[in-house]
Amino acid sequence: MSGFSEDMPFFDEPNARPPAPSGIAARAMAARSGHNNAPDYLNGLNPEQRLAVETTEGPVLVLAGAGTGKTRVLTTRIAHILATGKAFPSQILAVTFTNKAAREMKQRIGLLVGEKIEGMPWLGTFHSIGVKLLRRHAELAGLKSDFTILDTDDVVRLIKQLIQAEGLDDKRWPAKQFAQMIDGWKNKGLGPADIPEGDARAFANGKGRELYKAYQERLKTLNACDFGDLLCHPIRIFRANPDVLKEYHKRFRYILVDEYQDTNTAQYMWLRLLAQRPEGAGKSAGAGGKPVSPHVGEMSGRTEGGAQDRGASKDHNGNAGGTAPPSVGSADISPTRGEIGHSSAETRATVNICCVGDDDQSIYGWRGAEVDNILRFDKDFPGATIIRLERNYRSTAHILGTASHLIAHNEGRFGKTLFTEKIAEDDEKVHVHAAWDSEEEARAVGETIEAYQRPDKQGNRHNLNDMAILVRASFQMREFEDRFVTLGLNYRVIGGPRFYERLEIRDALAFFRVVAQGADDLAFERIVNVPKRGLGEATIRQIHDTARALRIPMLEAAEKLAESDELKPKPRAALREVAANFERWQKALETTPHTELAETILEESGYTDMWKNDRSVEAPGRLENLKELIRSMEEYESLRSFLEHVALVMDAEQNAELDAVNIMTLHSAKGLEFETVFLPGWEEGLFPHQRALDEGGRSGLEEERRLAYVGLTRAKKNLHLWFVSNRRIHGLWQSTIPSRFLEELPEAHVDVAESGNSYGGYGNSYGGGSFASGRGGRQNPYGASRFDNVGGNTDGEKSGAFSNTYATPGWQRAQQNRTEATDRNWGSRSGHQVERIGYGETDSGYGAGRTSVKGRTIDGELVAKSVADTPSAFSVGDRVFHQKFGNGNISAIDGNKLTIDFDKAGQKRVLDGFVTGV
DNA sequence: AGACTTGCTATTTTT
DNA sequence: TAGCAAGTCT
Repeated sequence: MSGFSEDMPFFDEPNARPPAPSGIAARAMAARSGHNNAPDYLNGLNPEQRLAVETTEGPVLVLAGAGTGKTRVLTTRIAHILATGKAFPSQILAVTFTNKAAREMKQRIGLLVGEKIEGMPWLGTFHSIGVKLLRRHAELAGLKSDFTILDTDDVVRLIKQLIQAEGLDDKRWPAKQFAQMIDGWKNKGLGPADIPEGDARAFANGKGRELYKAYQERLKTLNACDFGDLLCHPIRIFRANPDVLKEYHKRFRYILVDEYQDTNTAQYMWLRLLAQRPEGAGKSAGAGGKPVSPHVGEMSGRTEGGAQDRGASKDHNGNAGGTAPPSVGSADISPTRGEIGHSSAETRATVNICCVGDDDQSIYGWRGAEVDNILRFDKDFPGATIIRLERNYRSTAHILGTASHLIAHNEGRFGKTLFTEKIAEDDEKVHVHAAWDSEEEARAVGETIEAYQRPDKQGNRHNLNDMAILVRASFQMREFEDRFVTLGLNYRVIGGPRFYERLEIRDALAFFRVVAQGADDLAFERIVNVPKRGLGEATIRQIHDTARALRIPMLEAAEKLAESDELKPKPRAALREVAANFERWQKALETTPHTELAETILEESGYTDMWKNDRSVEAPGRLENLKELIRSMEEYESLRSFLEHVALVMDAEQNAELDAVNIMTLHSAKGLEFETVFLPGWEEGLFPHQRALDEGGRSGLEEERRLAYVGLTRAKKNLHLWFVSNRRIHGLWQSTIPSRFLEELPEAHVDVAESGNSYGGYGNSYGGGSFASGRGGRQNPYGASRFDNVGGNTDGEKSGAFSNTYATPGWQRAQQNRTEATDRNWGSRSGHQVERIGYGETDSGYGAGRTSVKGRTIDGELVAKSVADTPSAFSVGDRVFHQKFGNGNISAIDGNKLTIDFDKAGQKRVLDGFVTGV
């Protein structure tokens, strides 16, 4: 998808009046003025949807529940803006999270508006729009406009080099971990100067900050940036160059944001900069806080770019930039809650921003998404119109009722009540099944699928394509795959390793990258010795050192070395060849069509031969992938544009031709829908996942619950949940207890089945006891009381007689199991127990602040909803005691998460509730 | 350079 | 338990 044309004049008509309505626009207007009829594209919208489409002015938040026609609203709204002549396509900024969503929107707008309208140049992911901005203004971030975008792999390798260069032990300080830390900082819009002291100290013996700085400098010399920079650089550019920002203010008349609940802080800041117009001259400052809009004087010359200049300026003489500390102070760049409010007048007048999202489907908190962004919308944009889409077009009343009842257990939410008008008597309730272990679970699901596949009484049968198995963690997939293979049942796994992550693809891309951008050292290093040319570590080190010493790219250094006598004849000859190759290819870049060139490169480098001579099983597949890669290049105009899209866009298409069951994680199921959905693994520890609980406490639990909600709402007609009594975790069998979420389902819509139809066939082999663990008759501590109406629930169902429905023997045994397992479940089993704190140890009586409820601990009580709210009572340097790890010193604090260097146990991250001061 | 051994870890994933 | 990555030995 080469989507938007880069060639379009930038500010094609910055101040132009929107186009005179023509084509469908004219029809639309005629229709409206002439008779009171709505134009075609508004037909079929319900009143709320229509309101969301037609309220084009001012800030609008559309709370779109699952299956309520969110994408339709978004696309129709754009069509409406275009059709009524309110803006050119190029004056609309529309951001999504994934390329898939962007592609889909483009296509649907195309359908609504007709082919004639040019593609929207500013519709895309945050990152792809970020690249576009950055390419235009690269020099303001200290880059050249042909900068390279590094992926995670490159980043990790680069950081590893830096760690080693610092003389640090790269085992004790894993590059991967640091890469994640940097990513986290960038998600918050924090530059090296802005990161909290604790964070900076937590890594590499306190060298975290320097390392981050060194990393940014290195990126600059490489003329490269990482994914986070695609957001952060534009933010800094906007802040430091009000004139640039102003041009975009002029340009973007309408801003639309999809999946607003998934925005992270950096994305939020980016949006705020673009959305907030300082027209109330000087009045842009927030109530009692720093303005979010750019403020010239304070920032001039001291941006992140400036900081990097200084770093790089040592190269030239160290006189530029002065010695002032880098100044993207956290106050400048990171909003805190207090400062967000700002005088409403100017905002209301100018910002036509429409954010669409669903707080109940926020499931990416772990990668920096801030639900608060959506919850706070009306404070950020005073006078905002909030529109709720609650009419669901997807699921049956039972499914909807179940999902709504579950999600009502969450606190921090707007609260929506989904409803449907499709109520059919013969709709099935939501099924809950128990199985002995994961193997039986897979077997039973397989049988259920086969049953659906067979024609029923009316002769209807279900396609495999309409069924999906949604798991919490990918290890669960394997059991299903194994089972389906033996059954001969087609399946496809969605997600998983991507095309461009494959070894051969990455190698090939590295060749191309060096050709396109000679300064790409990471790519160069990857392939200098591919195929093997006898350039060992020593030679590469030498190239590297030479490059660093002379401050030139490694490719150039290699050329120089090849001409000098510093190398032994063999490596020298090899290097000379490599250098000659690249020189030739770079020349050919201007003259040869890029697909042809790509083939030549792979041929001449010996890369294809390498795989042809390789007799491993994978080799033919790899060659095939290389061909596929070349084929996919045809869609792009140049090698450069191809490489850019590879970095941001590439995703492998699945063949939809085949009728196959879909297997994927709950996360990757967001946005999809299926006739029939299977949700296996509803057990404590797995779902909600133990780690989410340990690390996220209460808010972690709520996110897990939202994940459950997402899972439930994927189903249109049939929904089957499963839990097992025994699951193998890390090779050990563990007995498990049903997920607390199962208890949170409304009795009225749920049907608890005894172990499925498979049970008869296999039951005996488990020895009648099945999941009972012994003594019967123990009181179930979770009575019906927990099912009392929680918050506003849906169809007004009452949950009184819940225990009746759940009173099957299997359920009771499982319940009983649950209590017994409390003291010996996950985590407390394995001997070493890394950081699995919380469950399992709960009854042993320590752990300040935990609240025990009916024999079980709810960790959540000790963790604040959002980390920033409750600063820890401890401070860095405090000496503390932990029951399991012993004594140690606090080296960093992040909210209530402490990083502690234990005397014996090494460095651990623990919640502050688990330690006591010494 | 390639085979073998050891050690570690073990959610979710986009860009 | 298993799968991978890095280290060691030949």
